[in-house]
Amino acid sequence: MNRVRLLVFNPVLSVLDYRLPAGMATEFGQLVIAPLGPRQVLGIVWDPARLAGDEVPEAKLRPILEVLPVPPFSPALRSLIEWTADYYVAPMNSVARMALGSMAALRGGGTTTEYRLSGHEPKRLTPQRAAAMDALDGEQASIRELAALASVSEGVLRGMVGAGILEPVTVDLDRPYPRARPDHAVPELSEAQQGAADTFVAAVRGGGFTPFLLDGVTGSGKTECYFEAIAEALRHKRQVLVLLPEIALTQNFLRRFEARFGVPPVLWHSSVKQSERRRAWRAIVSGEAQVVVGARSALFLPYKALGLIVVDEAHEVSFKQDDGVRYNARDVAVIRARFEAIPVILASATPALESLQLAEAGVYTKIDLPDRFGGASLPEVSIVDLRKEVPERGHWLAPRLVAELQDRLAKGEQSLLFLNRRGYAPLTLCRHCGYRFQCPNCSAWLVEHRLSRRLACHHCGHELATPEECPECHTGDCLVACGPGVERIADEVRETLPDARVAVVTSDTLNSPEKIAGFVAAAEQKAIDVIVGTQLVTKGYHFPELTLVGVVDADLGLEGGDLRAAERTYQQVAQVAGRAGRGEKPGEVLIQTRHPEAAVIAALAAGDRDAFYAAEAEARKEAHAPPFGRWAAIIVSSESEPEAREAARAIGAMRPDLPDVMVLGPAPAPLSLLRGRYRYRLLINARRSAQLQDVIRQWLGKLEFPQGVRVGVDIDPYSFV
DNA sequence: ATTTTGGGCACT
DNA sequence: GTGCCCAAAATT
Repeated sequence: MNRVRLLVFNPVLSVLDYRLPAGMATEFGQLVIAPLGPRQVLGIVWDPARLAGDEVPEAKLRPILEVLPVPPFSPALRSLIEWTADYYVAPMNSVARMALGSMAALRGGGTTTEYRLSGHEPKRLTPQRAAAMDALDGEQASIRELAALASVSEGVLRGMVGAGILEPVTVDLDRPYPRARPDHAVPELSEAQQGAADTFVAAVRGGGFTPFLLDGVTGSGKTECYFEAIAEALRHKRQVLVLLPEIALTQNFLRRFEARFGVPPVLWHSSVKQSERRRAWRAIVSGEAQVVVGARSALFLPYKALGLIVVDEAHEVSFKQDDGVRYNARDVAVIRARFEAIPVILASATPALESLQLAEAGVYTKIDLPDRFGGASLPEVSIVDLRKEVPERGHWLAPRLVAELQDRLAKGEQSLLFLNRRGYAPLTLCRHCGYRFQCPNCSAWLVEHRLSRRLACHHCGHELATPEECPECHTGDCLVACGPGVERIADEVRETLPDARVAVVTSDTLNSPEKIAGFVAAAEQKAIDVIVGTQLVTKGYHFPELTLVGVVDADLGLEGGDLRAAERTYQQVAQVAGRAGRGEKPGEVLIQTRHPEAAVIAALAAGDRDAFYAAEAEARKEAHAPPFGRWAAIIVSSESEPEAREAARAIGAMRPDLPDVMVLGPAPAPLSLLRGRYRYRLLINARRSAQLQDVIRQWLGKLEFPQGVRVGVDIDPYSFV
C-alpha cells in the first residue's frame, strides 16, 4: 500500500492522505506538492503514528505530484515541530510553516534581477522619483521590495529603470558565503572568561544535550566566551545558531563577530530581503551556512548539522512571540537543543527567574562571570525620591539629576537618560473641552510625535498629522501634551543645558543600519553629550565615556498589573545601569521613583541582585506564578463586540471544574480594542500538577464559534495586553 | 482558504 | 429551463 500521510500548509485542513505513484519514493520529512481540488498544496510527509487523521477510503486518494528537491526535515526538527504544537496548543502546520523560508527557496538555484541606483542624473525629476532616489540610496532589491521601501508604486520604479536611473543587476541566487575561520583572531580572555570558554568548548566537542546558563554582569565579556564555543563548532563542521532579541542589536554584534571570525555571519530576520532570505535558507539546509544570527524566527529553520545554539540576552521579553504561534524562543531553543542532542547557552546579566530556578534545580549548568572585564567597576546606584526631590513645574528631571548632568557636561563626559516611552507625550488633550485623542482601532491614546508632527497609535500604526485646533470644539491653540516621552525629555535637557549636544535614540530615530552606525560613531567620537533613549539603549552598545545614567521613571513598568512587571523593571534598570562606567572612569546611576520602598527599587539601590530574586521568588510562590505554578490565557477576538463577548461568555460557561486549575474571567482584555478587533480574555492559573494543555484542548475542543471570532491560546503569557 | 455544489427564487 | 445569489459542503 502506497498511502502517504501529509501535513499540508492549509489553514483549516492540516492532515490529508495521498497515494504515492509508482516510481516515486519518499521518506518522512520530505517536502512534496499534492493536488487539492483544482489547486496544489505544499505538504510534508509525516509519520501517521505521530499525526492523527481520519481514515479515508483508498479510492479517494489522489497521487502526489512531485517530491521537492530539498533534503527532508530531520527527525529532530519534526520532533521539535510536534513538541511546539503540543505545548503551545497551536496547529502543527503553522508551527511547521516557520521552518520554511519562502516558497521560492524550495526550487533550485538560478539567477534573479535586482535593481539599484545607477548614479545617473535623471532628466525629469518628479516628486515621486526624488523621494524614491532619497529612500533607495545604497539599497539593492527587487522592484517590489524597493517600491515598499520607498513608498512609491512599482510603476514609478519601472519608469526609472526605463530612464536609466535604476540599473538592473543579475544576482546568483545560490552564491556561496565566505568561510568563517575559527582561529581568525583569537582574543585574550580573562581567567574567568577562559574557564567559561573551556567548559563550552568541551561541551561542543563532546556533543550531547548540555544546557548552560551564562550568568555574567553587564560588561563581563559573555560574548567572547561563547564565541569560543562557536569556534569549536566551526572546527567540527557543525552549524551554530545565535538568537538575538532585536534586529537593532545586530550591527554592534556583527562588527564583533567579523573581527573574531573574519567574515560576517548569515543573517535571518524579518527585514532580510527576499532573495537574501532564499539564499540563506538554501545554505542553512545544505549545511553551507556556518553561523546563523537571527531573531526568534531563525529557531525553526531546517539546519543540516546544528552543533550549538546560543540565546543572547536570554531574559528578553521579545523572545516571546505574541502573534501567530505564541511561543517563547528561549524555551523552545532549549527543547531544540535536547532533540538535536547539542549544547545550548542562555546568556544574560539579568536572567529570568525561571532560568535561575532551572539552574538551581540542576537542569542547567550555571556559569558565572561575576566581574567586569578589564577591572572596570560596577556603577554606584542612588535613588531620587520624586516625592521629596520635586522637578520644576512642567519638567521631569529632579534638581539632583540636572546637577549631575551639568557636572558631566562640564567634565566632557557622556550621560544617558532612560525612559521607556517613545514620542513627545503619551496623551494629548484639549484644554478647552477636555477632548482626548484616542485611536479609532484600539483602546489607547494617540502618542504625540513632535519630530514628525504626528499623533500615532503604538499598537496598530494609525496616525494623523497633529491638528491645529481641537476636532471637538474647534478652539485653536488649545491642545496640551500630557506626560513625558523621550522627545520631551530631550527638549527639557536642551532647555536646561543649552550647550549640550542631545541625541534621541528610539526605534523612530534609529530605524536603519546606517542611522544606527551613525549614532554609534557619533557617540564614540564624543559628538554627543546626552543620549535620551528607550529600551533600545539598554544593551548592546559600549560607550567608554558614559559615566552617568539617569532612569527618568522607574515606576513606569510597575503599572498595569503585568505578572512579570517587577522582574522586567529590574532587568531594564539593571541593563541600562550597566551602560555606565564601562571604561576607565567609574559610573553613577540615578533612579527617579515615587516608590523607593518597593522591593525592586530597594534591591537596585543596594545593588543586591540576590535580594531582588529572593523577594520575587517569594511573591511568585505566593501567587502560584511561574516557575511555581503556571499561567495561560485564552484570548477571544472579533470585529463585533457582542460576538466577542458572547463567545467569551460561552467559553467561560464551559470552564473545567478541577481542583488544580483556576479560571479567571472572561473580562475585557486590558486593550479591549486592538487593531479593530474587540477582545475578551480568560486567565487560567494552574498548579504544576495540572495537565494544563490537555485541559485547554478538551475545553475548547467541545465549542464552536461563529466565523469572524478568533480564539487564541497563550501558554506562559508575557504580555497581559 | 478556496472552490464547488445546490437550493431558492425571479425571469424567460 | 436558465441565470443568479448565497449558504453549505468538500477538499485526501
